[in-house]
Amino acid sequence: MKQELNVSRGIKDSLMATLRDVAEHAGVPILEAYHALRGKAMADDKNREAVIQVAAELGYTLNVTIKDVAALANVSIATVSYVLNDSHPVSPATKRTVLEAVDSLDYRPNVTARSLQASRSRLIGYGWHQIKPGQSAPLLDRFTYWMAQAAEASGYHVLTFSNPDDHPTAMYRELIKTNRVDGFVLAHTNRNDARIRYLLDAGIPFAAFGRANDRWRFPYVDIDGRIGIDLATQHLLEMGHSQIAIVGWPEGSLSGDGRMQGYFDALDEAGITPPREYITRAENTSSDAYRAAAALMRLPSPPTAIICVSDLMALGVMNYLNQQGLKIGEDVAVTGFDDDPVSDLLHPGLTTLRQPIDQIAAQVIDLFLAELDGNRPKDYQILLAPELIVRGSSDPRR
Amino acid sequence: MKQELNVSRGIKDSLMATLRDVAEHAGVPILEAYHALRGKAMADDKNREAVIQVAAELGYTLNVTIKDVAALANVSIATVSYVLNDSHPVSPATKRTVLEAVDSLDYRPNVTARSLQASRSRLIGYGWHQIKPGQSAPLLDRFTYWMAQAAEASGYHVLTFSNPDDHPTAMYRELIKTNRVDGFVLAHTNRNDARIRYLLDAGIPFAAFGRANDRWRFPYVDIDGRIGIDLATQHLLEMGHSQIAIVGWPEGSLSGDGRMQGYFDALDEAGITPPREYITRAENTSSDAYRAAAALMRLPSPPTAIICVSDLMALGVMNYLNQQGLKIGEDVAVTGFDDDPVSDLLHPGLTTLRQPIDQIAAQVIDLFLAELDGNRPKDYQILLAPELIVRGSSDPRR
DNA sequence: AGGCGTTTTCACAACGCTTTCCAGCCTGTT
DNA sequence: AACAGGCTGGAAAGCGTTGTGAAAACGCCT
Repeated sequence: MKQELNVSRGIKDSLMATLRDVAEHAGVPILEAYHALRGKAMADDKNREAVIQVAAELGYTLNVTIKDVAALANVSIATVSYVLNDSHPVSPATKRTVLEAVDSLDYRPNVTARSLQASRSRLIGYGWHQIKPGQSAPLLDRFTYWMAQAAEASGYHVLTFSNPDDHPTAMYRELIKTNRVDGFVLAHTNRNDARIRYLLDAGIPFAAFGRANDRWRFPYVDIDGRIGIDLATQHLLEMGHSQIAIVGWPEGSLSGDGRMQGYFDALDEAGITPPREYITRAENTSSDAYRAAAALMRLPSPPTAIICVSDLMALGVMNYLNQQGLKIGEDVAVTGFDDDPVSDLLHPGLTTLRQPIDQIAAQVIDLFLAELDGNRPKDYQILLAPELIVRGSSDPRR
Repeated sequence: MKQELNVSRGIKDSLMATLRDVAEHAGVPILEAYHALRGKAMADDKNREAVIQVAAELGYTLNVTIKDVAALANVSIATVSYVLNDSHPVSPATKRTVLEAVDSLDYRPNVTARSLQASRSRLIGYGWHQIKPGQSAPLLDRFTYWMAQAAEASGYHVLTFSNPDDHPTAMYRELIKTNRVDGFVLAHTNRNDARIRYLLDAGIPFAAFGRANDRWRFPYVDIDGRIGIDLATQHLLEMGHSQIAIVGWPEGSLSGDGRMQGYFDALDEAGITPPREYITRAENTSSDAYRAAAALMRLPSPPTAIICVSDLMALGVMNYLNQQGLKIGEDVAVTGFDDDPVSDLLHPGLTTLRQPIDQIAAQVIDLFLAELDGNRPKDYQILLAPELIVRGSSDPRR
């Protein structure tokens, strides 16, 4: 079968079918069609154009290459490349001819070939952090979406991979060594993040959504939790509360400590010193926060407002208050952090701090691309302020 | 500066630094080091090995290529390729030598070069569907995570891109034409999905999570909503309910109609004919479902159980019941669909149907890879049964 | 030692692009 | 008329693989 065409060696089957079709329509031998489409030397150059036209009309994209464009425009492939990349002066006339050929063939450069030649894949790796079934991380999920969008604006794409908690750097190593990606975006970082240590050591370009320890200098964008909780606390003060408690995270996490600080700052500013019992800490789960709320409300002088450092915890607190028959927003105010989508669906809605996740993603990508080019801007560690979203849980009028 | 090395043309700056370092440590001229590392002809072959060793010890990965491996193992690059791909017989002795060289250099093939040669990128495109700020789609987000994981098991990776609602096929076209991806995985399909029409027309390989209309034959995995709601209804019957209402979606959507059918099937089986007023329809939002619940509960003979075809709607229904001071799970039972992460955090927890999203993702990837290879299995349209998760909203004992 | 069939290995083209270097060509100047 | 110098375009090398066709090595028999 294949022997009917002595160039068939190396030609893929799908191509053969196409070829047969085009050759028939153009009224030339298959071999002629192949040569025409592939830009090889031909007896009659008129046939070439005819074949190419026919193929285009039939909608056979057939892996149009730079060669085909060159042949149709009657220039060398170098010239086509010059025009496409604006990398070398080309006369206006030639440029027009080339552009027309590109257009009529609907040519698109093969990114793989480009990558090989440039040793740049224009791919950014992003490792999903492991999530237990039943859990979710809506914020990070939205982050990846916006990141993809921002990357595309600069001609990059995001390659996602799953990143096991054990051996957290393996995939990063592999993706770089095989030239799959040009670098990485990290999220969900921690103070002594093994990935950051590795990337820093190996000199691999990356940017992060989130901070680590102060010794490591790398580009990141993060939310200023201090300002966030400060805003929430001020808001509660303005609503007339003076007995304000907080449910924070265990001491030692960067963002956790920052958020707590905002609480102290705001109260300090208002000249209030909260009783020691109002300052509670719990793991970042709904049920732990539930227990923290129970402890708070059993105090001789219970708070009239409870600040939580995450929406998840606020949910636990609200569950407890509901259970006790207390009216959220009237008897006790509650605030969260993150603007989890569910915050707006609850009843009453949860007052919270919205992370401008689209901006965060865009800035992380910007930082990453700068890093890739080797020119780190002066401000490569960015803190963004969250936005206070007031809902019924702290303001009964809403 | 650069002139100190007359091969410097075309050598990247970062490489130069490395080179200088290695040459110094190995005690050879820079040019010598370069030739050694790049596998070019050299005066003294002993130097070559020494240089390579030194470079490896210093941790300079320096883009180790198949050439370097060949040089170290003293075989041709073809032989190395044979060993690595097991694509051609190689004597055990040579194989060992090659493998040792690969090991000592910690060589990994360049995927870009492989892609170019094979015209296969081993990348699967996945378009994020546009999401309005404040909304979320936790199920699809989890889907992408599991999909990435499944793809990796077969040596593929997932490239995510943002897919605007206007001109929904543009990015698909672009990614295929530029050879970025080998095909696509779709999710969030609809009956007359423009993307599916395009991909089918263009003959581009893909597999979907979700169905379209019956005329189109393409590989997909979907949840059997009929069985799901059937299960939920049976569960409510077992709990002693006989006045069971449903809040469905507007007529016309494939999955919506299927889910409704499960309700009728189960009641039919039990010999119950629900009153016409118990069958309500609303858009898939919390607030629309809230109104539907209000209408139901104002009936002369209100239901004692309300089935919702999504968790989002169940949340709206629960909000209404809460508001009215009705005890969820005791006065009125509620069920949802999807097992949104929040279902387990509510109070009481929401009885719902869990989509085995990890399995769905794995099967979609399997279907896609089969499609790529051109061998579609007999069962290329798969319906998976969801799992009933019983919580307090339908069973007060929980 | 020569011949022959069977492994095993190698040189080289090809994949599609970018980029360097160089050769014409055209002006304008001497 | 000769020639310097600026423009424009082309030939070819190279990016790191894989696969083909052919040569080399090997073993066995006469």
